[in-house]
Amino acid sequence: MPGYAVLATHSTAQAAPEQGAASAVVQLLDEAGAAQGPAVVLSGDQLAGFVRDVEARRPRWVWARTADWYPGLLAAGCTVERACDLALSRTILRHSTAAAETGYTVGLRSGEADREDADPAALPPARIPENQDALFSEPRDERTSVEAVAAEFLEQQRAVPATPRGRRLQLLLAAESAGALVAAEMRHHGIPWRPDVHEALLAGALGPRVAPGARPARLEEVAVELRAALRAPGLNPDSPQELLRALHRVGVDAKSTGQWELREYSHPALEVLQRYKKLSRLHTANGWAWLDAWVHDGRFRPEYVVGGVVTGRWASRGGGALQIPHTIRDAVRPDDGHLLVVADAAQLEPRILAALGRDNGLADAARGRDLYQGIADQGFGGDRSHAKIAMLGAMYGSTTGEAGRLMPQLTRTFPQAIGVLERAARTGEAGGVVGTYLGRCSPAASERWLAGQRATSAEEQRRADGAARTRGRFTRNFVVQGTAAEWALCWLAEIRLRLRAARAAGRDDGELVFFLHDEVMLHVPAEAAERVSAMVQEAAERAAVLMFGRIPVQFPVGVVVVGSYADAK
DNA sequence: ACGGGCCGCGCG
DNA sequence: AAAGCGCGCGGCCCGT
Repeated sequence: MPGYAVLATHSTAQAAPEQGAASAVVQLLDEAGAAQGPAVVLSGDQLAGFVRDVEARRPRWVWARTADWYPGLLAAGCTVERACDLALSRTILRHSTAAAETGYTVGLRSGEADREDADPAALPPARIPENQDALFSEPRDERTSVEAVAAEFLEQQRAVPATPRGRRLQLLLAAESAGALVAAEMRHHGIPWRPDVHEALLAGALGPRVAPGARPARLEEVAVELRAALRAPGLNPDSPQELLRALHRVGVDAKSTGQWELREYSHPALEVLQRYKKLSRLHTANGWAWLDAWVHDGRFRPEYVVGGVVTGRWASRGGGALQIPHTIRDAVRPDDGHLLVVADAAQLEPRILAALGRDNGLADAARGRDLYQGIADQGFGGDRSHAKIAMLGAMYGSTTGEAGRLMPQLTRTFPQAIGVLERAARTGEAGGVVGTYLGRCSPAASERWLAGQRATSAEEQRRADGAARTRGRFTRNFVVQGTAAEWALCWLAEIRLRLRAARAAGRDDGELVFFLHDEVMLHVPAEAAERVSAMVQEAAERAAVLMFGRIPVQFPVGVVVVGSYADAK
């Protein structure tokens, strides 16, 4: 019974099956990390079949990058239950203060390792190719051999101490790797997208389709209207500079053409400009060109970048997957006989803050579905909008305006929770590192930043103080955003486990197809929708217990079953 | 002609 | 109501 199955491109101990052929090597390890038999050398077309056979024994797969191996396996119809992504784990461990005493991070954490020009010899297996094609054409670098991958895995295991902090870090590593599997699977399945609905929507707003580079009829009409309203016949409305000059000429003395600033001014042209910008945005960001580039065979398959944000949130590459505007969400439609289950965590970050601060008052406020009303009832005389401004301002580090004025009131009402934020801010301002609940750490202050803090002149001091406050706002937000991202990873992993369990029991409960920070979408057979809705709720409860144990903070999830993503909110 | 930086706006 | 956090992307702008 193998504990682990290590997958790599080659072995330093064995020759490839034939020169130049795509190949892979699998080495089974027992629970203690000892090799079980010799490594198995496979040609590319043997790989998926072999993985499927080994998967029946439920090992934990260990590979350099999930994104290098799993898409190919999925394409061959093969899924795995559990895997360890060494690159993602390495990034977390390298910055972790919990792993700092164990040796794994020695010589890696003092800012050196983060620089591109750092000595590569000082790093663990580096230069892992971006994708499988590159892998097979790479020279057989011994740092990507199955022996090296196994060695790094064991080294990473040893880097996690057997302490409460270490166990949380272990959970983070597991959740991050599970996330990598989910990301590959979501891309494989794709978001169901109806090009006909999208095109109808574009035609309705912009007019008939035009060639790339041309301005659609409706957009050109608004441009003509705008030029008239600004009395600027030659105006290119896409040029912020020309626009600003034209605005100045009609008495709008704004410093930029951003909508938040123009809101302060009153002029008949501003409404026209607003309409132009909305239409232009639709055309350039999510118009016909976008549809051609990103939607194929009725699916939008964005690439998710797990851990792409320092806080642990995902990023995406291609198609702006995490910015699908509400205006085009109607094009997201389930296949025949299917429905979309869309779930989002209600006011996740303040609830996370309540958990971080073990703040019973805030936990009480979070009891109901509407946390901000709860806060309002406890400390703001029932004024929900004040409560929301104050809480968001506290988490983002707002000091001015209404949010600033409301802060003392918030601090008096929830001293434990606000204390967490203030401590994180002070640490960041002083150049220190903060960590999430599970132990993802913020980046260390750069040499450049530290040098800036050693100010001499008054002007330099002013800039240094500004830089310190900026960093403080980042670390303040990091603990909340990062811990929320951890909760979301656990939620995803729990959902995935339940979908696999259903499948193993002979049920089709559908697939995860989209994830957006605190929101998930599943594409499910219609008859499964109610069952899956309940499952997603249960997974959320389980995620909270997994992370925080039994605490009095609730993490309610809003779930809707819809026939169009536009109906989800 | 190319590309890095900035602006502006979409999402949470 | 305020403009405080984290991103990606398309277009413009300007240096090379």
